[in-house]
Amino acid sequence: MNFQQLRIIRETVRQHFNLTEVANALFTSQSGVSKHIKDLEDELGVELFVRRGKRLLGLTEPGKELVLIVERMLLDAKNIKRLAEQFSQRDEGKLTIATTHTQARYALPRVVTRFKQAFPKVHLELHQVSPAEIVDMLQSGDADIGIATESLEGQADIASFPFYTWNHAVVVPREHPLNTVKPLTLEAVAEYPLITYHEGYTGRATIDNTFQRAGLSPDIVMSALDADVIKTYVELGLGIGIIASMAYNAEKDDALRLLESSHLFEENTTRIAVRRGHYLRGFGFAFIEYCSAALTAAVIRPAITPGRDVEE
Amino acid sequence: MNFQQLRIIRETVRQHFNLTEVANALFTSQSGVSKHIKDLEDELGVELFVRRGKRLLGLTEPGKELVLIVERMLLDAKNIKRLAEQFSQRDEGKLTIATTHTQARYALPRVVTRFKQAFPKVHLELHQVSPAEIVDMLQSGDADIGIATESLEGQADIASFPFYTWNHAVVVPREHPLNTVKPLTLEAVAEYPLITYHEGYTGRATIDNTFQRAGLSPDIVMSALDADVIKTYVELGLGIGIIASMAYNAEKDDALRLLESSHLFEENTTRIAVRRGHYLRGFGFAFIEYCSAALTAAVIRPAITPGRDVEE
DNA sequence: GATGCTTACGATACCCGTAAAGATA
DNA sequence: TATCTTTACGGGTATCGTAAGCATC
Repeated sequence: MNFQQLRIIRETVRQHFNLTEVANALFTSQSGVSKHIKDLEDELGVELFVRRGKRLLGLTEPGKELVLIVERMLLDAKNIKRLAEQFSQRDEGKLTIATTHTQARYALPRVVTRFKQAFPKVHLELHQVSPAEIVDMLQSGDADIGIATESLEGQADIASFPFYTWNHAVVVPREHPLNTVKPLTLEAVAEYPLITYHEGYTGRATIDNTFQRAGLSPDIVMSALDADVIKTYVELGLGIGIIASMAYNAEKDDALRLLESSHLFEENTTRIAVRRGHYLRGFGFAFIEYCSAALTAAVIRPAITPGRDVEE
Repeated sequence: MNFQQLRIIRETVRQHFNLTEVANALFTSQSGVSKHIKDLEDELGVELFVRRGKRLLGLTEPGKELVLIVERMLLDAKNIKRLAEQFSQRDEGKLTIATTHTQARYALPRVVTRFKQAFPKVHLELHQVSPAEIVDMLQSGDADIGIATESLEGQADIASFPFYTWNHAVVVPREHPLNTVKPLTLEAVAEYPLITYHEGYTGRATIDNTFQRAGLSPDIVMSALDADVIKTYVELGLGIGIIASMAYNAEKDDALRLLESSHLFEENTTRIAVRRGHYLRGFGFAFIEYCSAALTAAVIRPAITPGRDVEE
């Protein structure tokens, strides 16, 4: 058993059992891939893959269990490398953040600014993806830290921590009947065509729940991934918008008005997530602490360090 | 990085940084050991060992952290092998139990009998060692299951479960003044020279606590590792004994009398322990269930499977 | 002087990639 | 037929063990 075999097993699952793709992904020959799989199966005395003739179709029962362990081992192998870098180049390296447009645009700028000042030699990669992809990136090890309002809770292998809370708010064109409705009501809002976030983005679920609980079915005429797009179409008069309130800038969004809406929608909590068992560099802990001063390494580390849980 | 290097790192710590011993333990040459260490340090760009000249003295800071990860990886490597065996030879293999004399002699016979009947092809190894050594064997992977009354609780990396509870009791020669003291009191017991278990064995701590709380300092004239030895010397008249009550057999121990003592000493709980992250074979779960019907695989597995703990 | 670590060097085994053959869709 | 996997084979490399050299105790 060697690491190349383990990498091949993992990659075979990721590439949906196409060994040619596996070879490409790992920059090696497919004959070698084929042989490595065979060798490992021989050594273990178990078939790991379900085959029809020569084609691989999926994992056998032992294969499934084995992949779980293999993933953990390769995660640890990567941890060793990060651990070594942590000591050989304390404040150098790469930090990969997976986050959504909303966070990248409105919550993280101050954090990133401070971080770059403190760690000028660290290459910061901000990946702007969907919440579901954030989870994927954390699980595959492609991202060190994930930040989003959705999807991060309820994953057993991912630890998440509250970053900050915020509310949705209604934006309307400068001249709009709703400007005079005070206090604003859900019923009033639901009478106009709505533009808001895609499903799965930036608290969209919260918005849907709010209307549903009120027995309203608003006409959502358009959905977008980010507030900038939403605001653009609200300005064009296609409807009124529901966006995260921090996405409104009184000066720059002069053509729009943000209506006081905190009584209408429930609070959202944006969370910071790290895969359990992922070795975080010192500057990774620093980044999280810059997000929220309460989230020190002393808080984060126990939650992501394996083999440290309590009794029974 | 390869597995041989990882094995060498682990073994170097175990062999107290004597590379010659490491080579012997791993059945390889010490030149290879030396080179592997150097190669890994070069690859990682970090010194893992503290050196004085050519001698290795200990682990550096990164070395300490690395060893933790390495241990986990090698544990997983072994888990893969056990997992494969589980499927290739479902009811064959080896099960290693580390336990104390008392358990091996009085609690386990019925379990072992039943186990051998159900799994005739499994080679059962009963290692009779001290409680502290049980912990070592579990941690090093040399034992699959540990059973003892002492030492198994409070280890973060070991999960333990209650097996059964029992009491200490006083044994005296057939003709002895204490036979007529009813109910028996601690004060009466403390007036005679005592023979009982060594410290760290079979609830000795419980016995000491009991006397101390009563303000008594009995004269323990002799201590032994097991009840058979204790009973022998009680028979010879060297003192009265305090043993686990299940170690008394009315027929075979005809020369002795067991005095009702359950009101004197607090209950002891013998526990079954498995290292967290250790892959237990199907027959391993069966063995535990034969010990106590409440300890099914459904109970044990979640407690020893990593990466399955709850949120935050 | 005995023990222990490193370096040098030759033999071996392993790993990789090319190429050809066979299987599947 | 095009795609994919397996098997065969040769070249290259890494690993291992012996032996010699050197440091530590």
